Amino acid sequence: MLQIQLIRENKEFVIERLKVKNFDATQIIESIIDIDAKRREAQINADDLLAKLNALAKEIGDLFKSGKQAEANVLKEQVAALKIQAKEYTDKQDQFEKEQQQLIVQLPNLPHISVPKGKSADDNEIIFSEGDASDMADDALPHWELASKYNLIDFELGTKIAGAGFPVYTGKGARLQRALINFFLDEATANGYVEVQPPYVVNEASAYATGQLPDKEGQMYHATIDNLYLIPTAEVPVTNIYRDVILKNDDFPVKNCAYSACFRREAGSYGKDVRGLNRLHQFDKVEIVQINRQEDSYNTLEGMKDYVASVLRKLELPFHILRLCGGDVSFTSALTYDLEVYSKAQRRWLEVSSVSNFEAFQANRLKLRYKDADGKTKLAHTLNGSALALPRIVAALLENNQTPEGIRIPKALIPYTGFEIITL
RNA sequence: GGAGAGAUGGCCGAGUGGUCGAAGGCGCGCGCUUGGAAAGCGCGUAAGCUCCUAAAGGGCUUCAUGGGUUCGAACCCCAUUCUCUCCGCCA
Repeated sequence: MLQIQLIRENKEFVIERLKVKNFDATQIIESIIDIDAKRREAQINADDLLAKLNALAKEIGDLFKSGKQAEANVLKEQVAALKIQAKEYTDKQDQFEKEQQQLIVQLPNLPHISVPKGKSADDNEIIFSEGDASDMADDALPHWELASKYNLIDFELGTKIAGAGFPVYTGKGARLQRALINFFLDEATANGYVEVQPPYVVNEASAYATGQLPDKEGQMYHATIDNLYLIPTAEVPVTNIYRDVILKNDDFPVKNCAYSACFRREAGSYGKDVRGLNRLHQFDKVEIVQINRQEDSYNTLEGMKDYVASVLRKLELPFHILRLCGGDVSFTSALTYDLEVYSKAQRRWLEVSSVSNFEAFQANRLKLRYKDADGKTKLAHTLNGSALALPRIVAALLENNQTPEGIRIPKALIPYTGFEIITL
């Protein structure tokens, strides 16, 4: 959520920046500023009347105490009329506040100055590439065929138990999952991230604070009896640790990592995008979250991006890094890097991580603040990224490492799997 | 699931109709003291909105949340949420 002062004081700037996200904010912002003026006017009137009422109440109390009942009763008459007036203004104030809030939440975050213009994923900027992203021979198998050939994943069994998109990992497939989770957590911990194990369900307040509600309600599984939502990512519970918190200036940087299962309804997905492990309703992910001072957040973002790249390097996967264009960067993000690995049998790039700086956009809803060196209270900047999401990593590992002898495990992972190769 | 108790500032905790944005303590900050530290002493220490060009200062709101009673509510009434204790069930 953008801050009202920013909108009020830099109207043209906000409109210009949002054009990069292909969002025409002119109308909404005009309305917001109009309502803002009315809201403040109502508050001035309401505050004035309430101040009078408070003073009268005090006076009446004093009169009663000194036994001047008659005079007190005269004042009581005055109070009645003032109360009605005051109520009028406070109601107006509440109403305008709500209207204003409703409009402000429709505005996306301002994109960072480095975000390229563009309409869709095709306009994203490739800023870095590494590794051999050549295609495999035509007879190379896609991961879903490898998974069944080597008995690693049973998609049909998952369909029987829960439904499509809920795979069952078996034997070395299950072991590979566990190995990756532990490997990712160990890497993150070695890089200073403090591990947390959050709940896999969140209440309404938490889902609202990180922006899943109200707009993405249909994307989450909802346990209606208890009004809890299954988390679509560990970002939600982990970030909510810091809801309504005022950090000290020397608490920074806050670094957390968390493994969780992630649940997404993915309503409306279809075709080759959902084949095999490409898109699931339940998947595993290690998430990294950082909170930092406003002036430090872009250094932090670079560090997180480089960290994720270092993990992909250890897995010996070819990858590239995209700077998302205005049309592809998410509603809440100011700047996002996507990291994609090349899956050589499918012959396509798969997004395995998205690293974003939300600046103060999330913090404003979270009410996550800090006292800076001068003792001033400011909104903190929040950042997060996947490090990493498992399914597409597994897809690329299986496809890229297939050999006539079996599927080779990258060196860094062998201590975790306990085997070097997956054979028939 | 049944019965009971409770929710107050960063934390503990007092407060049952006005003198309460809230005693006292802890913590934190600044200063005095000290060779240095600890102890001790003194002062300060909530957030949001708003008025004011800014600072200084003022006003309003906030004692779980939402309503109500009253001239006046942390305190009385109603509803909701959450927490704890005991019983039951249970990994």
